[in-house]
Amino acid sequence: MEYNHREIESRWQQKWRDDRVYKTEIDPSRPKFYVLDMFPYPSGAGLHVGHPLGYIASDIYSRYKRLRGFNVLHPMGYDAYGLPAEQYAIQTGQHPEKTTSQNIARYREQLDKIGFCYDWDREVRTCDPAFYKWTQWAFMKMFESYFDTAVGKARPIADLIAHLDEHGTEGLHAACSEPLEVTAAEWKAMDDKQRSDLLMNYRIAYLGNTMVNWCPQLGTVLANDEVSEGLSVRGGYPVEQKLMYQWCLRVSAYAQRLLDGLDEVDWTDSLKETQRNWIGRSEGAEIYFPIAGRDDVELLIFTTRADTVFGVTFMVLAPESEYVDLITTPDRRKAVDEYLDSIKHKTERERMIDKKVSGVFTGAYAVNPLTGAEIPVYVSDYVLAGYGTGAIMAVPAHDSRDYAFARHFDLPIIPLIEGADVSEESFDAKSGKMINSASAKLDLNGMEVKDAIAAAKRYVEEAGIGRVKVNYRLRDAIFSRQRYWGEPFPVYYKEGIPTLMSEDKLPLLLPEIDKYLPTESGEPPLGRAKGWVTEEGYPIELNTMPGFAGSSAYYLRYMDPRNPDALVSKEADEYWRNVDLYIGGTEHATGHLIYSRFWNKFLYDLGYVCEPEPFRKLINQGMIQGRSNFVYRIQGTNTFVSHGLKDQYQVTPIHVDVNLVKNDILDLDGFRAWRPEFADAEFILEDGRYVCGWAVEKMSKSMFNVVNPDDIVERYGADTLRLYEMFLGPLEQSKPWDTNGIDGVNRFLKKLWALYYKGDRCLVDDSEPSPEALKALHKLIKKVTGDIETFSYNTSVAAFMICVNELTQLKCHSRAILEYLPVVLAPFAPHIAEELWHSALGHDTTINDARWPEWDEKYLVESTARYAVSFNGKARFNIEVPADSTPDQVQATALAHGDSAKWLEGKTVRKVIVVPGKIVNIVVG
RNA sequence: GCUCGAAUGGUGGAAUGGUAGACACGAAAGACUUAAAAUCUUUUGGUCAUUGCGACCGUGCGGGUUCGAGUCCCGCUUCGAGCACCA
Repeated sequence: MEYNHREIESRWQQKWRDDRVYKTEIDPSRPKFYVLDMFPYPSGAGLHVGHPLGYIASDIYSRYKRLRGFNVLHPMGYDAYGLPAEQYAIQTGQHPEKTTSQNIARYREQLDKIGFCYDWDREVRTCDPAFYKWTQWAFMKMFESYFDTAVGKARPIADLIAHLDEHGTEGLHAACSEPLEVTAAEWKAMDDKQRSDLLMNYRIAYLGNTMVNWCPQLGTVLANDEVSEGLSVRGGYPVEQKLMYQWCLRVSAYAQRLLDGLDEVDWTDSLKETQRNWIGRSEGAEIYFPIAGRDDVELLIFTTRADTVFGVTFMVLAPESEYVDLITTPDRRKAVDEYLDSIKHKTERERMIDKKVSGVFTGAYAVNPLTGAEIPVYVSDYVLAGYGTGAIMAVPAHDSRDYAFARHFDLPIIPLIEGADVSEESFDAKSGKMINSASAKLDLNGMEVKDAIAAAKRYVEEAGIGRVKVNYRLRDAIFSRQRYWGEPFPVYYKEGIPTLMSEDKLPLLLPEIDKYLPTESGEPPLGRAKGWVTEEGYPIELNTMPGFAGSSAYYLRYMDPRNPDALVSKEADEYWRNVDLYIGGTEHATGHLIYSRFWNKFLYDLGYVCEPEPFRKLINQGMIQGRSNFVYRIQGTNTFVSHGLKDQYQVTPIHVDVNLVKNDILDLDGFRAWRPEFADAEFILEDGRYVCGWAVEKMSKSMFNVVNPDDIVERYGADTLRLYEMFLGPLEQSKPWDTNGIDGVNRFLKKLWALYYKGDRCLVDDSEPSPEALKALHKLIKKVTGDIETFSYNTSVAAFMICVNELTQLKCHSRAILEYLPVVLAPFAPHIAEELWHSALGHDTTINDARWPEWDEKYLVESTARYAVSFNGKARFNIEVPADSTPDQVQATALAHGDSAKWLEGKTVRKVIVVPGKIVNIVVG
């Protein structure tokens, strides 16, 4: 029989499914290994060939680890809540659940065809009540917790209440929205509503008035990572800043631990760097600046350059700063209000695009705490309200933004660093010697900037004019979405007080509604739900949770997916612990991967999970881009000219469906049939063929460059697809999908088959393998073993090809060799490996039960060895000798060579040291 | 602007500091075939030479370390990614 991929692959996929070959259970007798893919959002378009890249890579690793004797957890599921299904629902009235489950069915069908070894019994869907019960549960735990900054971890809110009862806020170390001072007596005197409001200031999941990214077109709030350059990531609609009362998660409390945790995980430097940027730790100082003529108000500013206090020539407040109202003088009130008004009408995007300097003087003067100089206080939108204290000291000589502002308003610029030329631009570098920086209180002159910063900070603390402070760019996550298709909050409002439902009410099911739109009064879609009240008649929260809620702990649920009593049992958690290998795209670097780590750390603090980091090793697979093809229409005609001849005509390039093109050669009849307007197309050919042009673009329908994996599987088989995707290039690199080379991989599988079968005749025999064949085999085992550990899958595929070519040349059909090939190939091309294992070699178990072979160096001996020859330890030249040379022979060759090169002329050889395979050291005198 | 990464044939890409270009695609020539497809064999970095041979040049640019550099160091150029009025 010939290699028939259709028959082989469907048969084995059926067998794996029927026998539950990949079902995984806890097994303390074997070491565990947890391999996870970032689960997909099941979109209506289905999978394209780019999606399986990471899945194939993780599948290879999983199968390899199994063959190595590990108990491998390799699950798959769906991130099923999301905006596209909801928008489709708005357009069609169809319940998003319906489209979602249809899409999931389609995804499953496509995934199955590729032959993955997932344990499908562990599948999860974020929109499944049995799953989102635990999303809601985690939210409740966060509501009932606060972050103790003294011990740096989450604690039950009851502990905080106990502290308030006893001491008020005195001695309380808790992450909060704003610092409060309350005595125990005041706390006790509060009514329920006041207490609730006060506790909100500390809860990890809290309701707060925060500036949010509001997207009017989507009708919802977005998280920072869902906004890029003032536009929504999904849809690209403008986003504006708006003050809203929203659920938030106090992610910022975990900023330092999220930063420190990066040292514990095995991720790429670039990804860690992206997270460090996003967390944005900066060390600096907060300093008080008194206001001249006022003793009721002082400006508190944050700076990383405490050393530049002597160069402060003005102060700037963010437009939203509370200070603005407090210090604006009556005569400037009108001008300030006008300025604030003009800012308000601008969206975030307009503010960003508009780089023009703008601002207004408040009329107030601040006093420099070191020099006593009085300096004007301005308001400007280049200062952000949400970072630091919303107020800055401006040092135009050494900050480019302050410099631009100073130039515009003609304010003085005092250079503080020797040799800095500030006539054209500011000198922002943190290096050089300080000048102009001395007063009776502090003298920094002559110091290096680094030392000056430290000295200034020390002074600020000692003199009590401020404090050393670390700021983070990372903000709390906004957790409310004004949408339907998400997890409902298990919260109701009792006399206006947000109150948790009891745990036995979980899961709180998403109610049915008539339309998936906001209500007429502007409430979120859940405002349409009938009977959306508790048994006592209290209204239930109308917002739903954001997309990242369901994806933040799904990796834990896979460990124990059907447990009705816990997110994950102690037993399952302590066995599977955390993800050993996580594969997914970089696009989640600042979203999912931050939120998951936060979520995990929170659960860790409460003792529900045993590992502080969820993902031990993380690989980012590259994006597969589209490779578009073009035909060239001669202008004003319906004649198309081949790529090589197009320069002779006036042509318009037109995208052509890549499925009509093979190796850049156009299928002419297919093209004519493609669209009515091309039915009577004429062609100018070169060498009898029409050659298309090509370009690398994003894979998308509009470019006609989407390649469906089903088509590849149908034509070449899943094994070819798997091998080819790996062969395309390094896993982590982005690369265009290019079908041009796929024949080579397919040919390899046919050649492999031909080692075992000629027609129907099985060629495997019991002959003694030749040394060459043994060498080819052991070279392969060694190479592939090393490659899998380093994810160099592309070179592994090449190694398979070399080995099979060598065995073919040697006409080797020895069982002693062929026995091992399917085992090392199984991770990459499991179907053909199973078939050969079973049919050609006669094993009656699946290859899953085989053991990974070890290579033996003795078969790999090279014929020549290279030595570097050195004189008195300094290497001079190289020699090559037969590999089996004795040290004496090596020595003789080295001396002869050295003699002829005149290195030994007039010298006495005292000693010769031969290091096997490396170096010959000749000691001369 | 800051941070990280990359640059090797016509193409995708290989090379623990040790023969650069593995493997594959594409291309060229040949075998088989009525023909095509499939398959097989050979050639394929450049230049010059050539029907025995070879020679020189070659890993973005300029330096350096080394007996020896695609690989390590310094300085650039270009491209990609992330962050960005974050004080």
